[in-house]
Amino acid sequence: MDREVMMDKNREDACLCRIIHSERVEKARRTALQAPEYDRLANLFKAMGDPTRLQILLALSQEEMCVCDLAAFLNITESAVSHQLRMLRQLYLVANRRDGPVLYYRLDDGHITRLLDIGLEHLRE
Amino acid sequence: MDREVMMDKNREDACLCRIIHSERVEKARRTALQAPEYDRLANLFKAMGDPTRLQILLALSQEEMCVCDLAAFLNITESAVSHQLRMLRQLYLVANRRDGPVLYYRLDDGHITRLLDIGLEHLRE
DNA sequence: TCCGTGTATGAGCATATGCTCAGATATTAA
DNA sequence: TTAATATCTGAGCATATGCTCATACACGGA
Repeated sequence: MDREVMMDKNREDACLCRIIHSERVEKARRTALQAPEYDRLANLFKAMGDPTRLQILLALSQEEMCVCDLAAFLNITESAVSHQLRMLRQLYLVANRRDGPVLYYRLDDGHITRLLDIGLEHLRE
Repeated sequence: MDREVMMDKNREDACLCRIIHSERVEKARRTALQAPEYDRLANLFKAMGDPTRLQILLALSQEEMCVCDLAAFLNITESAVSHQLRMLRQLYLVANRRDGPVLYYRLDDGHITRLLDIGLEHLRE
């Protein structure tokens, strides 16, 4: 067992817990992202972490659709769909185009499709 | 505007909302997954949709770490880390190996790293 | 300009989530 | 077996989330 128990002396706000491998903790800290990046990445995955939104995204990966079509497909109110679409739009998961009063939604870019594919691959491993 | 308003006659539990493109709704239904698959996929992305868990996953993408190292890195209690690790383990995002009393955690497979990479790529597009 | 259709938005409620605390379990050494 | 270390687990609390309802906005036709 190659452990080496020691308290963390390298930070002013020494944490309350034990550290076994301080070099690993240091390495993790060096390669860590900025806090806002974790938040933005979390928001992206969180947006994909809901069955309703996944149904929307997978439906849009086939073909662009409008709000009321999605509502019919999902069997929930158009309001609920609209709320979800706003979230997906703000996080750049979907985009839309207007044709008269109708807004057609589509996936924003190829990253989303790839994330969905890899996710499904992982489930079926 | 190529719309064709009609109520959905093809389902017994006719939904309350309008349908503009019934053929798109039908296509979405045909290509839809089973409900449990949406749930499992949602659980996967939901697990990645939290800053704390992302920090854990990105740290583990560098090197395997034990609970107390992760707690020191994250500056939260070992209990909180353990709770999160249990969730990540149950969803096959991480795996562990035991060396005496110490459990070393690592990413379960390459899918997770790919998801993280593509997610970061999307943010920086 | 007024109306109808399609969509967006804010408030509010029921449920889910992430953390901490207290205590239990597992492994090793004496 | 006893003690120490490392980790796990359940309960409970504060906050976040997803939905519905009511209402407002945007566009096109009469």
